Amino acid sequence: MARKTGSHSEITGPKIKQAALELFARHGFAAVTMRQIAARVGVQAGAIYNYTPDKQALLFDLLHGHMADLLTRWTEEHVPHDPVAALDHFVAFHLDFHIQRPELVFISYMELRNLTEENFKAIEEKRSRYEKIVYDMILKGVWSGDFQVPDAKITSFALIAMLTGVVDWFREDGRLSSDELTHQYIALARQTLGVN
Amino acid sequence: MARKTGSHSEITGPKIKQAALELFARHGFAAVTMRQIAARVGVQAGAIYNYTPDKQALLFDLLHGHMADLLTRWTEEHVPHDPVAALDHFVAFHLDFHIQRPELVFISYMELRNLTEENFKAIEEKRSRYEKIVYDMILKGVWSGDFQVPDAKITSFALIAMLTGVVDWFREDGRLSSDELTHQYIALARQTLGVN
DNA sequence: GATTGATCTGAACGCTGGTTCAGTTAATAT
DNA sequence: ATATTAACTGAACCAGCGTTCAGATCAATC
Repeated sequence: MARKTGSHSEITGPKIKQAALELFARHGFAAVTMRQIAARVGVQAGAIYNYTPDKQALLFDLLHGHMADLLTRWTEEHVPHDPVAALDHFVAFHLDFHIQRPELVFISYMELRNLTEENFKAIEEKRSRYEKIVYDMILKGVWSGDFQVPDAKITSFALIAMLTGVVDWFREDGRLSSDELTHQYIALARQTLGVN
Repeated sequence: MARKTGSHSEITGPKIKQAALELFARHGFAAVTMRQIAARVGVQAGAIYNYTPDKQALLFDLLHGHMADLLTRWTEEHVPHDPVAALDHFVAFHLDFHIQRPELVFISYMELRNLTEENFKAIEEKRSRYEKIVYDMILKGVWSGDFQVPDAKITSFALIAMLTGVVDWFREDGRLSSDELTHQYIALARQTLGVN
């Protein structure tokens, strides 16, 4: 080896991912060109292919990394046994995680159609795993009598939609701090789940 | 006039809009070609330009028509004065309207980025008008003491997100009929708004 | 300071995109 | 029958696409 392995690639690689993320989020996957991504990194389009086999892989890596990250982090959380405390914990976790990466959340919903079938299935599987976590959490609260909901499955979808929808309007420099936001949504989520 | 005005255009025009809608929803605006739309209508690509100045206008007409339709229909509704009854009425209206046009709902959220700035503003203005309707409805219930919410503005966003999210998973031939769905969501919405 | 190989350039490849338009078709009016 | 014209075809235009690759560059090694 003449040059330390990845001497520049350690910089350029992440820069490409970041540039792709920002551009995909702003203009949409299909509307973004490899040359635009390259220009943002300060490199020619051909250089990108040292880091990714093609444009599709660029998208998939972003989405897959996002879902893997979400699941891993939830695994690392210490979730209380009490259903209401667990709900509060989940709301805080979900809001915090999603607010910190609005672009990833956006393209993870938006660009699923632009994945190949195989890649789509891989993402879908992880998404289902996460939805099951929420569903199970709600079921536990219903069994214990802490929650009262019309339908656990519907409620799990409604809760996720309600929480994730925050990224559409929340701004760090807006009227609410993220702490206030979390408190408001904990109260709202409790009401939605019919906590006494 | 030698030929009755619009003898074919009365058929081809709507067909183009419908084909564009379906294809935009499935593959995304940027990924759909004029030739694909034309093929679906059974016509050559050039013929589309008898009905629309360009691809952008095709998208804008769909989104603008959708929002105009939404606002017009709500105006035509007879909304009860009682805040809780008004909420129930709104939930039923919103679900019904959105479930009936999942593709339009989808692209109205998805393809905003592909509008020119001018066209975007026109849609945004209508969207704000609708959000204000919900916000005002919640405020009235808060003033009357029928609703108890942590924050009226947040709750209005959360309610809309929760309801609109339904189009992501609801299927006419699924576990729930649209009537059952409506009843479940009316109950859920009441809980979310803290109805006693 | 010569060698090496990871990194990048710059130009090219074949292809497809939106859009245009001269010309064809066919339904109506006279 | 003929004239008229809305509706459409089919081919072309050119800009831009993702991707490839021979060669240039240059930091680390010997």
